[in-house]
Amino acid sequence: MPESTLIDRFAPSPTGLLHIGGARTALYNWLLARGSGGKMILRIEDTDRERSTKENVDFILEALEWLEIDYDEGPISQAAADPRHRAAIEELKASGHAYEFEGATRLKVPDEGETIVHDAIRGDVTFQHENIDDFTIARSDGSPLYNLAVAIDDLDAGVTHVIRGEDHLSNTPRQVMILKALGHEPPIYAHLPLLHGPDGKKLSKRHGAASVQELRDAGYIPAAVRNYLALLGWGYDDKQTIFTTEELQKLFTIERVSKSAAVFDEKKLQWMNGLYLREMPVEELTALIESFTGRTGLGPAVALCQEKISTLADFWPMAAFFFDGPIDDEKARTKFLDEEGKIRLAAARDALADLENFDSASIETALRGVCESLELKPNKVFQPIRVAISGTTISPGIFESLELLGKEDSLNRIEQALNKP
RNA sequence: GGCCCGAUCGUCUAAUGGUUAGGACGUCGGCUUUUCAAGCCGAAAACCGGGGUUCGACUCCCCGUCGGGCUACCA
Repeated sequence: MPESTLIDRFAPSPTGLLHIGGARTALYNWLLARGSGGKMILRIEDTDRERSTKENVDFILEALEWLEIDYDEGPISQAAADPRHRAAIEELKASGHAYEFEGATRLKVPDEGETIVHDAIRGDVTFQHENIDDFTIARSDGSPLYNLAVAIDDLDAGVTHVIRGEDHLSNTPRQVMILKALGHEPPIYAHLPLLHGPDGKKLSKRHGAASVQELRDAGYIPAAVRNYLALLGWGYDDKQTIFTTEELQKLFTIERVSKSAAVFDEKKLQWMNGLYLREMPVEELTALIESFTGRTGLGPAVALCQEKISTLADFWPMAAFFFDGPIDDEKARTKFLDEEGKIRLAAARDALADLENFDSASIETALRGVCESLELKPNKVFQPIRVAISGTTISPGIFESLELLGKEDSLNRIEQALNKP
C-alpha cells in the first residue's frame, strides 16, 4: 500500500441518462484510482429531491455497469448525510462564519482578500473575494445546498482528488471557503475540459448519441468506448491511439489532461469500435451479437460479417437475408436481374446444381468456370447471384454466402429470382 | 454585465524556446478485388490576430478577438 492512498470520487447528480461527459469524468476518476492502487467512491448528489428519482439513479448505475467501471464505495446518497450537513451549518453559524438572511443561511465572504484554487490541470486560479457574494448554504427550511454538502462529503470521505467538469471551477472557491472556515485544508482539484457537440456548443441530446445508453444501443462495445473516451481530453504521446484498459490505468495522469474543450466525434468512435470488433475472437463477437439481436445460431454468419461491421448494430442489416430470406431491393433487381442477368444466373444455377460438395472452394471453382465459358468478368456473373440470394448488391463474399445458405436454399432463391418478371 | 477558463489540420491530439509542426479519425487518390467493407500505399489539411521578451517563439508575457463556464433557497 502506498503511504498516502489516493481517494477520488465520481459524484453525478441524477438528472437523467448518464451523458458522455459524465461517463468520461467517471472513467478518468476510475483510471486514476485503479492505476494508483487508490480507491474510487460513487456518490449520488441527490440533495435536490425533485430531480433525484430512483429511475435517474438507476440510469447512472446501469451506465457505469455497462462501461465496466466499478467503485470501492457507494453508491452513497448525499441526502443521507443530511444531519451531518446540518451540523456543519450550525458549526459555521456558531463560529460566526455563517448567518441567517431571509430564512436561509449564508456563508460570510470577506470583502477583501482572495481564495486560490490549486488546480492540477490549470494551475492556480485566483478569485478575488470582492467578486464573490455571500452565498447560500442552506434553504429556509434548513436543508443544505450543494456547495456545502459537496465540501463536507469530500472531507468526511477523505477524498484526496476532486476530479470533475470545468463547470464546477467557478464554485470551487466557495467550497474551499467552507472547508477553511471549518478549519480544514481543501483536497487537490482537477477540472476537466467540457465536451462539446460538432457545433461547438455544450454536448446535449441534440447531438445524437449523447448518453451511454444510446452508445450501447447503437452497438458500441464498452472497451472501445472507454478507449475513445480516454482520448477525448487526454493524450499519451505522438503515436499510440489504441490502449488496453490496463495500459490506460497505468499510463493515465491528470497532468496530461488537456485544457480545452473537446468535440465528440462519433466517426472516430465508429472506426475504433470496428477495430475492436475485428480483433475479437469470433465466438466472443457472436455472443455479443446474439445478445444484441436476441437471436441465436448466428455464429457462421458472424464469421462472414466480422470484417465488415463496425458496430454490433451493423450485423443484422447485413446478415438478415441468411435467416429471413432475401430482402426486396427493387433497384438492385432491375439492374442486375434484367434479361442478360438472368441468362448468367441460369448458367450459374446449372453449374451449382451439378456440385456434390457445396463448400466455398468448390463453389468458387464452378462459378469461375461459368465466367470463363461465358467470357465474362467475374462480377457480371456474381452480382446477379448476389442479388438473387440476398436481394441486395451488398453481402459478404458470394462463395461463402452460398455455402452458408446451403445448396437447396441457394438454388431455390436463384430459381425464384429467375421466375420473377 | 461581472468573474473564471480556454484557443495547433474539419475533429481528437503530440510538441514543453531551435522539428520539413508528428500521429489518429474523416476527406480525396491509388493498389487489391466478386459487391460492400476491411487492409496496404499516397495526398490535401493547423500553430486565432497584434504587440513584446529572446540570437531564436506553437511554446513565455501583455492586449484584442472568438468560444465556453459560473454568477440559484439547482447540482
